[in-house]
Amino acid sequence: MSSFSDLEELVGKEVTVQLKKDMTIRGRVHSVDDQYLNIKLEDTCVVDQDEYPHMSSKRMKVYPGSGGGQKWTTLEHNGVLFPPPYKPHGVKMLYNGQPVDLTPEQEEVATMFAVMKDTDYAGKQTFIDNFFTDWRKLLGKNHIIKKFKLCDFTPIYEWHLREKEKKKQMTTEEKKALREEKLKQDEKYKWAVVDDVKERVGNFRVEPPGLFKGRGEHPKMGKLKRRIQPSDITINIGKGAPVPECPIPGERWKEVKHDNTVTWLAFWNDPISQKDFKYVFLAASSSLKGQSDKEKYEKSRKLKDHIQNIRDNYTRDFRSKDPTKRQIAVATYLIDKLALSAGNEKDDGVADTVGCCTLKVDNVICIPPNKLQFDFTGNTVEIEELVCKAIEGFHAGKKAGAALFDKLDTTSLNAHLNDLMPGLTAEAFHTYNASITLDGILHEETEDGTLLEKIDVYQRANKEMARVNEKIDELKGQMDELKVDLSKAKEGRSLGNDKDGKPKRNLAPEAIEKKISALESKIEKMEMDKKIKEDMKTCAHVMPKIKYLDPRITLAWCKRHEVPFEKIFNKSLLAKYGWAMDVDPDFRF
DNA sequence: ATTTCAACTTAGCACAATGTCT
DNA sequence: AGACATTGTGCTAAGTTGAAAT
Repeated sequence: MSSFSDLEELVGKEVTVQLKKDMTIRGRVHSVDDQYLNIKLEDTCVVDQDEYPHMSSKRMKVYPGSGGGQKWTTLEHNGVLFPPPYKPHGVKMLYNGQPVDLTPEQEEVATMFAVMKDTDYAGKQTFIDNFFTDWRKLLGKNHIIKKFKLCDFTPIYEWHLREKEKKKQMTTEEKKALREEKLKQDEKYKWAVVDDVKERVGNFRVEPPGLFKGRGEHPKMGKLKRRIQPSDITINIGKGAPVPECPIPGERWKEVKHDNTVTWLAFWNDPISQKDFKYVFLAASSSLKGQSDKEKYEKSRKLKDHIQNIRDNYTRDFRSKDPTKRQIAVATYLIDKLALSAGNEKDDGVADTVGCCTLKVDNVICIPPNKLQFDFTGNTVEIEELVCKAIEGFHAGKKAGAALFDKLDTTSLNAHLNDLMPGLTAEAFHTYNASITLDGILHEETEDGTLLEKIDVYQRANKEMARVNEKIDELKGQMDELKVDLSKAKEGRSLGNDKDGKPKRNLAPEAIEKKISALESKIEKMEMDKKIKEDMKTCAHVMPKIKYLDPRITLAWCKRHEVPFEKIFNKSLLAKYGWAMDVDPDFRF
């Protein structure tokens, strides 16, 4: 069972469905109910009522692509590739000015920290504290290193710079040799054979040890992510297939499973968050991934038949008397119109980000009659007046930090979405809106072959915008500095030091004024440039959402206009979209 | 009914590869 | 050829969600 479009063909046919690892049922497909197969079971077929209490033993609903299903029949692969063991460099760091002896293990972690000197992390207290705590565990109680303040990692940092330089200085041949060496090593792990088809493996490399780099103000940043051993890793492989040999002598895998209801080839527990898993999956080009990608788009296409109804409904409920209904209506609207994510509750101990259900009253500011401002992005968006009113209402009587949607969580929101259309999720809205827009654009402007060229131009323009803005900001910064200099110079004071700490040349006020006017005209020119570019970004906003665009829309366009696929998609996207290549030229999303 | 788990998918960054200009 | 800009790729953190466990 693969995609929904195939389901109709199954009506009346005998099917065998694997529900979970060691449990299959057999029966005749009675009908197709939206995404479900209604299967009339054989008389001999008994469904364990304990395991499936909601299903009668005569009929069964099966949702393809979700829990009910075998993912493969045979699976062969070679396991995972471990990072090479640590090679000590022997460069001594200083403590209180004195060189210190470190064991290779201790040196490894010191080096992890040392090489991060020129990143933002190196200056963050949380990062330093977490690193130092974990490192001291390795140093032991009686080690002379006690205070971070007395540590000087520069000798190691400088060694790292020298190594980097050495690498840069390598000849093209040397670099090529190194690359080929690596390729040769990877070859063994790169492939898996799934149901007799050779498929690429995605991430066969085990994550190397390092200091945890969480995004945002992550409380665990800097903690030591320890080295993963074979005894940490669970392998999943076909029953008859040879179990990959453990590459480290004297060690063995934690466990070997033969579970064909999942797609992972291996996993280990994340050392930073023991309850989380790190999986090894097949690459995006594999048919398993392609299938689920296709299902995602098919689900979103279904939204087309429901969207009018859904929008009518939530628009009506903006003024509902029932506050829960009102919140659901507004939440659905935000997801639909602003592509807001669902927003799950998160554990303590991770950086805070927001989605729809985790919005706090202080995250959004209403600007009547029809604008909304988000504090985390600073963006202001236009919304419907009724929504603005409703959100104002949700604010009423709540303290800062209170949930905006107090009657809502992801579970109830998802349940509601499921009522609107089986299988509907927040993400489906994003996919639907992005894809239907692109579909519209590509069918609208067909007079000449320049449309995609336009898109290309737009895309470039969009990226350039960001840079122009940065440049303008930078110039303005320089301007401020010059103005300060000017006033100092006029008073005959010294200009002080520049940002590298070197003293500035003391210039005459006239010279500074000249500089300022030059800068002024430069900024002016840039602003002009920006304006021109702004005019061009009409349809640019669709392209960056590549993950939400059904590739069949673009591929069908290519076929209609005789544009080679390679012009539009790069190599990896072409591989990823293999499942969509045979699309009908007249395909409509 | 509510919480937790397991399995995926997506996001976002850093660096490598490639392209373009001088 | 070297410098700079752009694009591609790999890596891994983070978000989502159906199902299982309380």
